[in-house]
Amino acid sequence: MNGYSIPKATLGRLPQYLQYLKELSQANVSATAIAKGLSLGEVQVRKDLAVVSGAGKPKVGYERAKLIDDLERHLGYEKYTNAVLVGAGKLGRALLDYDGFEEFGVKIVAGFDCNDQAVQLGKNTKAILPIKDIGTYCAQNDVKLGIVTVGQGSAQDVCDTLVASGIEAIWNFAPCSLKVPAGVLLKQENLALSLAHLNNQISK
Amino acid sequence: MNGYSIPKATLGRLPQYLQYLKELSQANVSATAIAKGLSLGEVQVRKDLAVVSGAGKPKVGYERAKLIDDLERHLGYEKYTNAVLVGAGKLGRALLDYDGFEEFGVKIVAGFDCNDQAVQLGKNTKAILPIKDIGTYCAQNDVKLGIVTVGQGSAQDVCDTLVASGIEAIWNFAPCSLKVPAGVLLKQENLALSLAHLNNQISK
DNA sequence: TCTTTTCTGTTAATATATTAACATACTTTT
DNA sequence: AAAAGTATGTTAATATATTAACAGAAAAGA
Repeated sequence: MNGYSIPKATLGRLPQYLQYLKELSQANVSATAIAKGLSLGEVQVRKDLAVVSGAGKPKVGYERAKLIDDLERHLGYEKYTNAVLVGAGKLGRALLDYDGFEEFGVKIVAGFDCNDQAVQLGKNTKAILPIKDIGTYCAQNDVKLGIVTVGQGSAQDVCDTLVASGIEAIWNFAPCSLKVPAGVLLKQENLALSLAHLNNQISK
Repeated sequence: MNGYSIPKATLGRLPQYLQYLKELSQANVSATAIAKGLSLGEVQVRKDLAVVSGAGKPKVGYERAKLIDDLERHLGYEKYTNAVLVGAGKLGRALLDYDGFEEFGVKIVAGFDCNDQAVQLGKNTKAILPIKDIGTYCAQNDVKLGIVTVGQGSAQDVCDTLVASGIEAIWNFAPCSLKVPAGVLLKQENLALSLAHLNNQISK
């Protein structure tokens, strides 16, 4: 009913296509192959691709590079976003060190922790700064996204701080529902629940 | 069309309800309140709850404890599953140390790494064992689930090893699609893609 | 050049999910 | 004890998503 938008179900599958395509090396890929590779219906794949990209060639398939390009554009990955991470526990530091995010348009520019002393990390040498500086830091570095990897107890506080710092979106790893004002996006990541869901399907 | 099963869309929301309910402390909760708390339609909440649980009381709502119970049962959380984790990098160790999984029926009993020497961890004192022992370990400890937190290069190898060890399900954090035989469940966790999806929605 | 094969892309049919509308039941208050 | 208010639960209407069926188009081979 929306003038022109991508169906929600389709949007949810786009990342899968993108990831799959990036693993391949051939120049052309057929919807049939993608469908088989991802265990989806081949008509569904074609429909999805039709939404984001141009036509494919019969007997040949789609041009892989162009498809990746179109997918990335539709997912908005070309637009770079600066992010900060709060909570330098093991998970937080794992994410800080992980360099796979930049590929998808997000750059974690700094970590913060309530622990006052600034720590320099090994591999990527991203500093961990005291949380009191977060407001000015975000303002100065055009930070739009905040990643929360603190415990449940302080998550809402951190969230509020981030919001006050002008953050537009929050990615929360703490196992609790955060409250954010209307204009702020919130993505809840609950690893335990993901796992639980998988557990549920085992030997069902 | 299925004799008697939970609608997929509903199943996907059950974890949300569960998480939300666990945060509360009151004895009774109304569907209206849940709907508001999770930004869902209140009719939808009622329909979902109707699938998994008994009736609620008008003017009062649902009995929170019973609801949690029913949700957990329907999600199969009461059935405990032993898991092993392969790849003791930062992310791997973060997951090993995280004690929130047990609450959802999954117990990570050991970590494995190609690094030969067994390491003892601090907090939860879970050992990290050499990967060559994984086969016998899994057999002896009734391990059904494998968590893969190694790099992209060795993910498929590790996956194959796990499958050979009799694992029934795999939770993969490596950013690549793994191939598993028909009987084995695979859940792909791609943190970068989650983040990308969020990034896409920013200032759209 | 013609036929066969393997893809695409569209249209129609089915299934699933969401939303809206309403009638009913339990508490509380007066 | 009656009335008001608040939730429930069901039925029907709408929207969305998936699947199936088919017609056309480029490449490959005869």
